[in-house]
Amino acid sequence: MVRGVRSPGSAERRPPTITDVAARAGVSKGAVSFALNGSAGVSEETRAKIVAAAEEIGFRPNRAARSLSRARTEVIGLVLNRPMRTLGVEPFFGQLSAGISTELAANGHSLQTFTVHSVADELEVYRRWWHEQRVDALVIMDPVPRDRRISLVREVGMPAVVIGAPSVAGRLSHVWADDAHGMQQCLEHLVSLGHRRIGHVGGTPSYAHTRRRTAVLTDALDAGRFASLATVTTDFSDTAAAEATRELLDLPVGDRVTGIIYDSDVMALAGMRALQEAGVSAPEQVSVLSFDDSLLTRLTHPPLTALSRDTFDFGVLVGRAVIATLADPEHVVSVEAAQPTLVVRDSTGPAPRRGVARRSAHRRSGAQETP
Amino acid sequence: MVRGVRSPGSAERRPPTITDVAARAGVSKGAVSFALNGSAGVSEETRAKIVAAAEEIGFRPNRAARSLSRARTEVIGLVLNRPMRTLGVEPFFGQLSAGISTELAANGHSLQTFTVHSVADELEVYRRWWHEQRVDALVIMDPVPRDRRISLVREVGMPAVVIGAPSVAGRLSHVWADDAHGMQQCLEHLVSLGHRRIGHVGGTPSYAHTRRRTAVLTDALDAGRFASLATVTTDFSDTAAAEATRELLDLPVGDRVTGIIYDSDVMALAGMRALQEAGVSAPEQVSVLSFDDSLLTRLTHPPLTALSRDTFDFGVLVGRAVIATLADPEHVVSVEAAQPTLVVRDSTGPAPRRGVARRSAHRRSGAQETP
DNA sequence: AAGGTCGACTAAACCGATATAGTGCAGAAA
DNA sequence: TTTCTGCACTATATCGGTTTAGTCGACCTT
Repeated sequence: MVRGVRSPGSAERRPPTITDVAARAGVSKGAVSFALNGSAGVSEETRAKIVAAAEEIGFRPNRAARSLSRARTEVIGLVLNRPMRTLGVEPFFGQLSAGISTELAANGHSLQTFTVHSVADELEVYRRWWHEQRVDALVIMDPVPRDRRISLVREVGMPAVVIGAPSVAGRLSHVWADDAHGMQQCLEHLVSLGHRRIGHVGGTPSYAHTRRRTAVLTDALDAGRFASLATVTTDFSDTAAAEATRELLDLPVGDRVTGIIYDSDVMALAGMRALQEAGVSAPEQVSVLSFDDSLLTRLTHPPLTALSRDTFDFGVLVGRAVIATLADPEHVVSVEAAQPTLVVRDSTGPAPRRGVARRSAHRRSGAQETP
Repeated sequence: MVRGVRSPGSAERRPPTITDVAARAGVSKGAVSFALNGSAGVSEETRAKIVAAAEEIGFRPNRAARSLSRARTEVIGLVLNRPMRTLGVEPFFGQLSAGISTELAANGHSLQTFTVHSVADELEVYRRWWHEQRVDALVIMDPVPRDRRISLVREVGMPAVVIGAPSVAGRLSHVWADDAHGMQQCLEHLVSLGHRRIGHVGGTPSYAHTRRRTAVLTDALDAGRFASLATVTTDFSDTAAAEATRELLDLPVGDRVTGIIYDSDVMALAGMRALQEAGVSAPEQVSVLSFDDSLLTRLTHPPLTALSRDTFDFGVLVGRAVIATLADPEHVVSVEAAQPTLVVRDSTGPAPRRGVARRSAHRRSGAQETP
């Protein structure tokens, strides 16, 4: 018996299919497909009719069906290989992936991310994704020389974009920032403030970009731009950075550094804390400089001088490179991001006249010295 | 002309399909499907033969094809609605999503995330994902009372898991942490140290968990557990937190707080910096407590006392709830996570004898007072 | 008027899986 | 011996799209 109440089951249980649209518009499935994809084969009149019908019932093509027949998923994969502990603290990654997926979304694609803790796992994920045809392309981060991931990708013919310099991209499309130039700026800043003994807390030594950064410093040292260099590499973790900082503070007096460059913001933060605990003040006794900028660098006291690059924008460039590579897999896209700029805040200042005495009580704030 | 060199095109161009496996094992497609999915219909002998053939050619079922015929994608969606600026700095989200996707991966599912900047966008993403059948289920964060997302999800009948208390989950499956209990601990800690005037820098006021936390404090105030409470709500941003901190410092002397509870670690960091800039030292003049623990709380000086919950594990619970909900959509799963524990570090200490003078020069470090 | 071309559309094949209906064949029951 | 039951397997329909091969009528040509 029909009642005067609204049907309780009025909710749309199953999303409408192309067949529903076809029925509603009184045409065939094929016509709907042509109309909605802008292909030839339907008159403008019926196209409008079909579009209207589709909108009325809220039709959206089923991804699986579309992927199956088109043999592309419009999904791009990105694997993050990071130690568990640091996970999610690196602002870099959040910004980057937001930038990538924003650009991809604008082109009807989406980003699939996955976190692993070893290279072997990462390779396995790549293989699985490829065999399952889960992604159309990959974004490869932190390349190393003779990277196994790059070999794999080339072997199976997967489209990919490498975040790294041309030299390590292995003839794959790539997007990179000129780390050398950035490091130059950091160095110039310290040198112009009179610093002659410089410390560098680097990242993972195998990473190509870590090597590039270090090379800039050693080259400048060789060229006599400053007196001494102490480089310590780490695994990008906070604990390693703190330990590295303590090592730098423990150097013999003659080599004691007056300025430290950290390869990431998290490491710079950890370093700042290690300095404070050792009773060393920044920038009075040691100047601190971060190679990455983010909210974090503004949350310390004093706020950190940092090399600022728009990571979100960088992600957008990566997304764009992916789209271009998919459009023409033969063409190797090479994009260099805008030069980073050094944002001078309060953690860097003039070099103190003498070396820093560890755990010293006497502050010599604002000491001036001509370079 | 055939040369004696290895074929350059030896790379596997297209992943093998079920048909390839069938051909290799000398059986039909159906038999392969049965064998590989553990269904009845093949003898153990042929099953072994088929499994061997599949492994030999490295067969993995095409996701799109499987999704289409099974009408499930084995993908779970999670939309993050955060302001651009904070993006990627909240360690909470990275840990959470890693936990979720780890648990999902163990069950053959994967997590798809997307970042938006408004509720409207978030709803639109949900609608699109559902209509495109891109995800099997959703994870909904930061519920508010009468949440539009929850209405939508129930309306179209999408399986979902809410991260939030039963009261706001709207009869959907949910995983929650007892914020009330955590806040109790924070409060007890401060009260036991002799603090009588307490400040609270809360998160987004519309969020249900923000309300719960605040309610605990007002209830305790009404019960006479301490003398005065100053609550400021924010949008979880660092700038809002800094501003809120300054407001608390500007209170008239009689109401001036001696302990501040921050609803997130990023806010606590921003607050610490605001205190330092105002010349207020922690914990001597003001004790600082963070409701979230992460690497960040250990990167400040002094390290922050914080309410520690294993966010990765929390994510695992969420993943498990999703799997359970998919297995039986009728059954509402309700999971309460383990109680958080208060990790006492150096940012909290005994309450000073008198109110804090703003920008005061005289430090009264280590002042003792009996509660 | 017969044949040819073109536009607009339909019918049907196809993508690669899963799931159901059907087919032999062996052994058990009548 | 005949019929029935069950097992192991094959053939085929199906998911919801895209795409190719046809179909049909209108208009053009000569």
